[in-house]
Amino acid sequence: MTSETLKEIGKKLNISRFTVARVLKNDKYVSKKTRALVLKYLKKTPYVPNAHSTMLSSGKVNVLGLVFFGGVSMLTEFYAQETIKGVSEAAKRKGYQLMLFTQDKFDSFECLKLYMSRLVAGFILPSIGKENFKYVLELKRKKVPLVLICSHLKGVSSFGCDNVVGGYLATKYLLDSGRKRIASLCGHKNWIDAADRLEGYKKALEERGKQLIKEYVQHDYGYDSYDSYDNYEEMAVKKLLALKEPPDAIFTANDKMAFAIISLLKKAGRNIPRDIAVVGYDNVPICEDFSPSLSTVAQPIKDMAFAAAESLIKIISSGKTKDYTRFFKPELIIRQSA
Amino acid sequence: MTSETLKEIGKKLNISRFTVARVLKNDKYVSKKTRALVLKYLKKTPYVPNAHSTMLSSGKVNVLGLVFFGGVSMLTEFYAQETIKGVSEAAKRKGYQLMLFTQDKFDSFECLKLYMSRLVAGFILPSIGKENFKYVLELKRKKVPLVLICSHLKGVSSFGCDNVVGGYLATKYLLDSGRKRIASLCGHKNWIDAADRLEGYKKALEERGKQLIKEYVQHDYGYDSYDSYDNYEEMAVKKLLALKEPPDAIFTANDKMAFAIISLLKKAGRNIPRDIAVVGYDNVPICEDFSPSLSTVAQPIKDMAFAAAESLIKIISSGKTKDYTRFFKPELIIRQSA
DNA sequence: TTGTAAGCGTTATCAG
DNA sequence: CTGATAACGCTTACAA
Repeated sequence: MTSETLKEIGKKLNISRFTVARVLKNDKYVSKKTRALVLKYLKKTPYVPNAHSTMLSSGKVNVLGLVFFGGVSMLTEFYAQETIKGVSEAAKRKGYQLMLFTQDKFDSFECLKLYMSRLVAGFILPSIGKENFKYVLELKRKKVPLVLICSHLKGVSSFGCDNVVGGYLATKYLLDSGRKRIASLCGHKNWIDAADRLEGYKKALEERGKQLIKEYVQHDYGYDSYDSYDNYEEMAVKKLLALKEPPDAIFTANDKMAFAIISLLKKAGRNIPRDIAVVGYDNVPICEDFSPSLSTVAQPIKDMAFAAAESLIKIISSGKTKDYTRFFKPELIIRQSA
Repeated sequence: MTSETLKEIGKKLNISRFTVARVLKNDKYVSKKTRALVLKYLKKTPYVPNAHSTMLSSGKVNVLGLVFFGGVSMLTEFYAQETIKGVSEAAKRKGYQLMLFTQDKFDSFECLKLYMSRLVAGFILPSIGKENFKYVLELKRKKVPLVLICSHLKGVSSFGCDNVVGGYLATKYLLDSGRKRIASLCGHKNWIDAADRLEGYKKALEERGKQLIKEYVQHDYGYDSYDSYDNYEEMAVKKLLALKEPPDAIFTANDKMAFAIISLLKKAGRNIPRDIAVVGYDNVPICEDFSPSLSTVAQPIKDMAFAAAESLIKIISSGKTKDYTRFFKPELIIRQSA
């Protein structure tokens, strides 16, 4: 079933399509009689305008593009789900539609083409890494409306959460609860969020006058930031436990790693949190039911995504690229694991 | 930056826009010289056609609609993520775009409007419950191309996984491994998949000549199928443990419930799997790292979604509503919890 | 108050 | 080979 066109409706009612359009627009220059005639007809046969026609003639596109990269598997990440939720809500509230794209690596040229084809009016780009900043700036230079989530780039509206503070909070808590030897699994070095979390970790140690012990900081040397070693956690745990002074606490840059190492530590006969405390990052839903339930740092990703989408809509509809950058605060959530 | 139009390009090169269009289409009726001229220009200034214009004049819409309902929170479900992955891949492979919609409850009228507006060429509808079948059929009657995932409706291309078999496999395994008193948490009674899983459970019991014990079957009496009681698992565990003969195994209709009850059972001093074995359903990623790691039934949701999207594309491009229904097989995955 | 004309950027068809 | 004409369905501005 496809909607009738204005022309067809007009023909049926023996008036011009423009008059029908006027009634639809609530234009006051329509006689009562004609208006009544049209409204009566529309009640029976709802009219739905052709969106492409509208976009073409008005030049306005009410579709937001949300781009995930790192392959479709990225969609399993908690932040991706929360991002979709926040963006969906904002879009719906403002009458925008959401188009979802997945790319293996961030492909700014593809984004540019999507924008030039007018399929989307702008982009929400979550978790752009440093290595892609130059491409984002290039898009911006080409006047493509865009906003960032979970990363911060000067000159582009960014909606991030302070990862340094997050890492600091987690580490400080571990220190406050009496832990002496705190290790960190901080993932791949190109992962900018993790680098900031590590910086917060360092800051907390420094504040207590504690020396940073190199062996306690376990990086992932996988191929690239989207593709870690399969057995990164396994290797890290092995190395840490083999140390002369193994850690009595571990802070991981995300919950997934935390679950993995808890599982491994248990197998190695360690009790969590008695022998080793663990704090994760993200607050994914399963934290609650895991055993021990996972202490972690929560980020308001959904709110960030909502704010980002709202701002993008403002940029699109105003045509001005004002900077709406806003930082959100992470929150430490204490459970059993630390 | 917005693409030049054919007209603009034509004007710059002193030829008509139609000739430019011909070069783009690789039409053979273009002189070598003209073609070279145009191609040279296009190399420098890539041309991207206006998608709305193309859709309007061609009448073809290369956008698939994927609709989730149960509110945005549904997006956190594992099946939603896998569905998005599968659909994304199929769409990309066939040159289609993906538009994502979230509705609180399935709203067939909104779907109809989206289709009539030509924003999307058809729909992929995951996990449609019985109560909505009539609306789906109504859409079909109105010639809206659509396919279903994770549910089966006669007359509509459906891509489901046999839940009866899944429930049967899980229960049979528990029986085979010596469990005598098997309970089931089967969620809300409007949840059709869970009802089938329960049927498989019953079938396995029956096959062994075992009586179905009513108290062992714990339903969720939450408000509706999308909104369970907050403390459903808690209540269920309490009731089961209070029985004169408490169960020595529990089969849950999804992994989430399994995690929750394992956590509760541990708190109540039970050892899993020694005292009580648990089998879940879904095989979400955390099954592996949970402790004990969770035995469960896996469904190839991503493959189902891929097949569904592919079929939808066939239906759209052929204009014929052939039935591509296909059933997938669940797989029992044994880990520590049972 | 209503109808007309022009334009949005394509595609398809026809004439030259 | 190339250009012109019409059509897709709507919006905006102008004329009656």
